[in-house]
Amino acid sequence: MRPDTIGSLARETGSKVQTIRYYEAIGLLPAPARTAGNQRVYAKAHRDRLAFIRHARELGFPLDAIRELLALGDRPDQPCARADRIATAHLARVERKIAQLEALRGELARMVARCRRAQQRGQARISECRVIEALADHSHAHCLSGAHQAKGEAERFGG
Amino acid sequence: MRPDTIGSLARETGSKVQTIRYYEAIGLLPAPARTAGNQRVYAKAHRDRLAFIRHARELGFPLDAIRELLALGDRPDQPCARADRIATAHLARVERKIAQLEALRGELARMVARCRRAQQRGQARISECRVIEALADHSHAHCLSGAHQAKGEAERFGG
DNA sequence: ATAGTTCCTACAGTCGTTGTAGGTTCAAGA
DNA sequence: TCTTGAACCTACAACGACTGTAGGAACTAT
Repeated sequence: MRPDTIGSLARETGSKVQTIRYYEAIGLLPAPARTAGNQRVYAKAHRDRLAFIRHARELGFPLDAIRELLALGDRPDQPCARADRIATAHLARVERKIAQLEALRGELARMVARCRRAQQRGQARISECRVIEALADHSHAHCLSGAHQAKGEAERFGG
Repeated sequence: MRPDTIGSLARETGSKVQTIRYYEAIGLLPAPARTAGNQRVYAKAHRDRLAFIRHARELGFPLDAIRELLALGDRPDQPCARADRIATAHLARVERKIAQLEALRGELARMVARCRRAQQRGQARISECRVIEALADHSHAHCLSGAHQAKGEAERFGG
């Protein structure tokens, strides 16, 4: 259990060195001790806290939610209703996002399938391309679901 | 069919004024004519192009892909295999994202359900909270799927 | 001693917008 | 014609959550 450098901590938790320094800069991870040469020295508490953060991030919790969950974890005698609420809210966001992406998947799959069929019939010019056509269709008449027409539906799903 | 100001174009296409100027700045939308007072004046071609961009964005296409699709749309006699490939690649990304989010949904739902049961049994302290506990579990032993352990699985799904 | 790796700070870049500050132009009414 | 107020202009900063880079200092092994 000898103390960690930032590099070994990164390896142990599957983080990047830069990310650990970033978490410290935004106050998510407490500043550790330093060596005489100014290098960070981490104890077990840091490792545990960082593992918590990484795990929560893997589950998609935003850093603000993680900050609150960490604060809750530091008060073991408090009721856990708040933690429940944070996780429930996040679950709801994940479910909304899944529903949005499933609507997009349907529309994309339809576009691609029609383009494929056209290509197989030999109509493989852009001028008849179903993909381009569908995107250019200002009326959105080809959209069965209409799901993506709600404002900003697909924004920032990244990846 | 009189020419549009940037504001009316924004209303017609469901964009924001800033976003239209941004598309012009990055070369996605051609610079329109200007009035004597330096205000933008848009023609129908701009409106069509912007509608195309917005529709593609609603489907989650990144701007680089949209740039390429627009370029393809400007060459109607080219084969549409490239457009097919762009859309297919995007569909694959959407499907990967859905699979990731479904794994997260499962894990979150399990966490929340266990926390709920504990609360109903009256063990509503943070110290026994299943949410906090699951996140703190460095071993990830509670994770059935293991899906989110692959690198950066849940990154940037935003929203 | 020296070479190579890891560490340090500070800052810019990513993506697709959105917001702000500070000023100019336009359309309508008095 | 003048005035109000909305819409427009440029330029730049902020968002979230990192990631990358530059330029240097400090460890570790030989």
